[in-house]
Amino acid sequence: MRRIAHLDMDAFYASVELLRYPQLKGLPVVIGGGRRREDDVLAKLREAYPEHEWSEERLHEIPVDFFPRIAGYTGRGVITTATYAARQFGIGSAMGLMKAAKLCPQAILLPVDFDQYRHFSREFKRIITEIAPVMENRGVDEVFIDFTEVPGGQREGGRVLARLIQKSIFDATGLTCSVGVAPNKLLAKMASEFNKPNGISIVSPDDLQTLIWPLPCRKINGIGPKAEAKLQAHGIQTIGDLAQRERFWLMENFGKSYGAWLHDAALGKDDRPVETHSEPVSLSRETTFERDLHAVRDREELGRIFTRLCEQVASDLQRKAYVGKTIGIKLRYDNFQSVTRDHTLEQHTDQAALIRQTAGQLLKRVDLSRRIRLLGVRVGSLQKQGFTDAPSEHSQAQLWGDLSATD
DNA sequence: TCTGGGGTCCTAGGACCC
DNA sequence: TCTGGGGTCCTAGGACCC
Repeated sequence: MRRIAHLDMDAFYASVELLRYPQLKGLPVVIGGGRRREDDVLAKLREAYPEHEWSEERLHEIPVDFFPRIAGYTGRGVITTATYAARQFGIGSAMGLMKAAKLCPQAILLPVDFDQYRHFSREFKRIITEIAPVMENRGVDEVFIDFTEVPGGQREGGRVLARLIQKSIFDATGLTCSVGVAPNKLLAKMASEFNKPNGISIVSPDDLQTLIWPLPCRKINGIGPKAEAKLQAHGIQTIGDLAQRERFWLMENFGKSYGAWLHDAALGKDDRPVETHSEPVSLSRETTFERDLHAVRDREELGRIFTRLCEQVASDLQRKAYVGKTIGIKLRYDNFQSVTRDHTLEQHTDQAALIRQTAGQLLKRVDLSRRIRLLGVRVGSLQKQGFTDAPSEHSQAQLWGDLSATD
């Protein structure tokens, strides 16, 4: 039988921060907000105590009182992760920081440090693949692992191997994770939530009715807030309720494809393989402004931001060696409504000037009379660099010239 | 006091082609 | 004068996930 594991790092960002600042253990800590230079704890520290030679090695000596509190936070940031101590106050990820400040003003607020998280992400994934090579990435802090062919992967339903991986990760990094093992990805993903933090749970097909069916439908990966509301409107609360419905009825009410998938999911059926490789489909950069901007009144500022986004996407493409030919823009208005426009070029590109020029044309096709809170630039239809029709450096240089002449 | 940033996949209509 | 039917690509929006 297939043995698939889902491994989920426990409060990953917050736990990585606690490795640097162990003095914060047990305290409510939230990570999030802007990435302004002045948010950096070490920078503040150097400023406040210039007589000390503060370095990365001495971060644990920073007194707790020194850390910034969330109270009085103003701005549009949201929480990326909260420690378990902070979650006691009802704080959770994606919550606005200003709301969190009300719930727990004494919580410590740390800025996000993606370089640090990426480092630990690579580290725990390296440890996993040394033990079990068939691993699928699901973002920085989650993976699927195929235990089926791993020696010992079937012992105690996978518990022995899960324990070995947990211990290896902890010994090397000091981080804990939760693991669920089941016959497929769908059930493994649910299982990894059963015993958090630092837990292991094994789900077998026999457990479907006792462990899975009592859960709310929302626990299925792929049922979000919209689908949940619609299911509830039909009197379907639990996965068990969903399993009682006829496949045909679900297909009529939720669409042929989604309905059939809902039915399979409720019965614990899922035969997707663990994918060890994937190619990106698109790359994008977007930013929410500190205050809403107006296309006319804030023309210059908007133009600078727009150009910077194009340059960032282009540099991302070049660094990762991709070229794309569908250029897209995204706007979010002050009422949170989003619009997108895109255009497919004749040839693939990774050049900021061409992206900027195309995106500029797209901008003319949206309503610019309303206030804007977010602007984004995307490049899709990607191909690996070197197998394409990308134009020469010469024509790109000409384009830059044209652009600066007209802009 | 509203609601980040980076993605994937699906749907649906229209253009265009054979 | 009377409207077929696939297939593919493009575009816009939206649901969902981490």
